[in-house]
Amino acid sequence: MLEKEAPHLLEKRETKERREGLPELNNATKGKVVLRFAPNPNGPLSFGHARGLVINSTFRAMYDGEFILRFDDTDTKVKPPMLEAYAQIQEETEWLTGRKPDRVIIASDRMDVYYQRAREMLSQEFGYVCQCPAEVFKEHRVTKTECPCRNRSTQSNIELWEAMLDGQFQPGDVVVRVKTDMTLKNPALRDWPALRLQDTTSHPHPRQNIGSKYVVWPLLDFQSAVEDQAQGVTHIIRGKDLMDSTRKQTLLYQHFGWTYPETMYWGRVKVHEWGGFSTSQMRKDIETGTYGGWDDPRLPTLGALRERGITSEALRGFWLELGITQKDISVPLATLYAHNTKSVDDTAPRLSFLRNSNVFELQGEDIPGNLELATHPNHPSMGTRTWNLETGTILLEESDCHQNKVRLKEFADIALHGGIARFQGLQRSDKRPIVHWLPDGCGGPATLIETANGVIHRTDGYLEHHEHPIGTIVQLERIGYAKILDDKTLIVCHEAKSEGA
RNA sequence: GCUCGUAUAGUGUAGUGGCCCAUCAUGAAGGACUCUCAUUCCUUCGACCCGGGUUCAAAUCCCGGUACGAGCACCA
Repeated sequence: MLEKEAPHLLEKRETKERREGLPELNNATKGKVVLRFAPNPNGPLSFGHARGLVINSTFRAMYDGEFILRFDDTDTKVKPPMLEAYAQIQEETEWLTGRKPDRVIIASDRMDVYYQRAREMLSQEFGYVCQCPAEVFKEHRVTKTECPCRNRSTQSNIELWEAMLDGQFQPGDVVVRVKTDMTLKNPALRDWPALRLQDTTSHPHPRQNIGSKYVVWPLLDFQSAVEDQAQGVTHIIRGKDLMDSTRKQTLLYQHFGWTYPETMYWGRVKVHEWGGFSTSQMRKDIETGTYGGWDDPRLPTLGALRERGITSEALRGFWLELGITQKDISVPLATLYAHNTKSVDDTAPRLSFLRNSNVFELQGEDIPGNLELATHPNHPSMGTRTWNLETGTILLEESDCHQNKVRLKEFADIALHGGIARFQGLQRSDKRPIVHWLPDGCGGPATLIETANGVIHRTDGYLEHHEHPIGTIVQLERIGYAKILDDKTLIVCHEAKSEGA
């Protein structure tokens, strides 16, 4: 009896173990999973985009599948694409996921595919050209009534379609709709628009070979649905704001006789310290000079985070930990910083940096000529740095100079009097505070950049000499992690905790 | 208004009827280690939205309420 139950209990016990990482995908076969992430290249990637990249690319790895990066650049007016973003997004994707996407698709290169499907839709009578003004159709949608255009003949639909392509209409005059059902419970799904006109003469597409070539453009729901089918996408994981997109697209798939991919959604994420940022708004603020550029450290772009020393590993850990719940959440940056500390501490060389340094003359007997310090306290293999004491003068941070007795870290006890630092022996003799310091001549002027509450602060100071290459993330002792931007500038990785937040 | 979705510690997250007086992380507080206010380690704090129902048994299923979010664009 007990033996009978034992295996059962054991099995159950295992399922209760805390799940590590992402959950399983429904209907997924190893080697046959195709995922995609489809940003609009109207600017470089931001923090939020990282979620789509991390989640989708991690599933790709889990199932040994394929990952597609797709540029949904089908709006030239409301969210005009930015030419430089195409290359930048690809580069950032590779940085973040550690791998090139298996395929890169640009929607504006695929217009013939969308046109072909639109034509099929019209000739197979599950789409129609609608000439109702937006306001009028809205009325139909609300009252669940069909608009007169809905019963147009196939012949007439095709003719109007040709006229659209031919430029015989103005944007706003005409649109191609998917025939669903005007009595559908969900108003969002009622005869939704699939393609519309754009004035690409006054708003040309920034890609040279596209420019003003097309006036008829697919809308997201149509373009995305058709492209997912064309690429054989098996699983779509995206924000839950696109849940109705799934429903719209499923209706389209039914018309075409296709099977819609498996879908999963994540909720909205807000970061306490950032509020709402939109790519369009950032673009404006950069143009007006509010921000210095896309990698301005105050901005939540991937470029900015990377620039100030947030590693791709930390970003991955952060998003994987949030997973794919549909809950709307608000997270503090401290969570991201905790991941970053983990990813960075083990390899960050230690350096001394003095903000507002004061000079003291070091006096006393038996003072050694130089000093050897570990580059990293836990890793002797990272080598040592040597400080020469022969100038006889040392520097301390101003804020550490108000005490009479301090211990110079890794060196000696001293007593401070006026401009004199009296050497009191190498041994630590009491519990006096330990401060970081530098011998004069062992460093040079440098600036530390830090952002706090949306303001950039620059602190001039005295930085220990080093030979770490630009881009190295170091730890400034007693200050925090910082990234080397050039030979005289560093930027703080994790902004200080803001009080009262 | 209509439609859809979500509700577990301060913040995130695990948990799909008994292993749960609930997991892990982060945070806060305390401590150990350390010649950094770093790292590492230990301890403590702290939660199943509310009300009904089903059941021997509910965080887990059902109904209602409440709260929050999203969609209803010729944006993505």
